[in-house]
Amino acid sequence: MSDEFIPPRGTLDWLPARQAARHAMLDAFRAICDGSGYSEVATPVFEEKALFSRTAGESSEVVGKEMYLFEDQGERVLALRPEFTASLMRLYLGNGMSREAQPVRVWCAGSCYRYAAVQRGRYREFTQVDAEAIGSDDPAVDAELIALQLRWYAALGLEGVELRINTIGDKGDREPYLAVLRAYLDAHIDQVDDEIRRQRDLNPLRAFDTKDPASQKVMADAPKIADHVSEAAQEHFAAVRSFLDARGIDYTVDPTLVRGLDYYCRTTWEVAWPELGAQSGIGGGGRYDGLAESIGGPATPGVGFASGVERVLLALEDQGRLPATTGGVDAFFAIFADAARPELHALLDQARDAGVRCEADLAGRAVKGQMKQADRIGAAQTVVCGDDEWARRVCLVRDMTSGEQVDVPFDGLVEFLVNAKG
RNA sequence: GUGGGCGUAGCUCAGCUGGUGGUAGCUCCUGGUUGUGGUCCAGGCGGUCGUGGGUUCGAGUCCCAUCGCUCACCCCA
Repeated sequence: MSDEFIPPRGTLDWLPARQAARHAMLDAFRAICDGSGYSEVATPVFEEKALFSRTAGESSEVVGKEMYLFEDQGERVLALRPEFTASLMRLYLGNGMSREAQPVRVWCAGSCYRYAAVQRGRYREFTQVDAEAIGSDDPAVDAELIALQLRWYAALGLEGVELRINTIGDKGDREPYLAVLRAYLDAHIDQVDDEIRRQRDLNPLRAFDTKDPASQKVMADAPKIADHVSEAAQEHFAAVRSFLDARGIDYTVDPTLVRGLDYYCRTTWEVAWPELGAQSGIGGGGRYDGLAESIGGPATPGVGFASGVERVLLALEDQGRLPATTGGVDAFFAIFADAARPELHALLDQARDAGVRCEADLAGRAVKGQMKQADRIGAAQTVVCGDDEWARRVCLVRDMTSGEQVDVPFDGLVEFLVNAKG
């Protein structure tokens, strides 16, 4: 309570139960990616600030005010990564991966950092899983990634997730559309709230996300970007949908779905679990065909998604579907003869080497307390050694289910425990 | 960054219009069973009432500030 140090705001300690659940979630993601031809990579937790500001765009909140920035002793301006996509594109471009068979499909998982107001499901240090396919503009790749993301949720047992998709066209479609949208906003400027007026110049697309009822009414009739995209982009979107339809994936086409990072184009999507409240978005992604050029690379198509592990974990907890922790031990050593402890702890390690999961009392418990502890941790066998057994160089091994007890000599103990384990 | 709610034992929580911190539940430890778990019974450990000020004869209770959690705005994973 009044401890001197507490974790920094927006960070989490991971206690055994939740850490085990998180680990199981990442294992599931790894298995699904492996099975789909995605290879794991890792990138630094910090990068040059410009990598993020150039790709995500200065107008995005993430870059504008949420990045953790610092300068190192070499006066380099660095940022803790707010997301993975830019780093993965940098990795692709900087390691000659454009010469490999395309598309290059990678995934990673790790901590990201954003300085935002802390809320349930929104932390300043949070964990993302991310998968990207770089080097193909095939709509089948967009659909493959959406399917991959949904397969993860399904594997975790998460129910009730909702997929929304949209197309926001190509870069060339953006400015003409934004001009149309601004003209519409200007025509209704007295009916929308201040926030929309403030965003009018820099990020007018955000107007679609408004929660203000009057503004929502106005935006319902606003020109939608999907109606102002190139024919090629429309065809691409139709193809993506056909790949989703053939898989039987449920989705809603949401013409107002706009994502917050500037590099997106064409397909965008979001997956939500609505009961999570304000932070209901558990993952999202999209295509980013212009991203490579923004960091000095050749034109390279790409598509990918990220999903927030903490949010998915919260959803699983709410649904009572936390991955079970692998508890239980095979044997507990209850040693009442102090003189026997060194030799028996050595035997205990030999048993561990043989694959028997075991522990001994380390709290100075009395006999009853040690038995209770053996029961509490779910030990299948309890190895008892008191003065009598020590003198005879045997242990009394108690089967905790049947209650049967047998003497086992020290030199046969490991073998006995291995056999008892089955 | 802006509002609302909440901070009492390791956990879950009582505590009324200010008047001695709870035989509270769970957990933990010990004993009943001189060396044997799960059930039961008994006992025990455990609190600067988030923190710092203020009002008052007296503050867990009222006021201010601060930190944390939480809900919403915002943003997004």
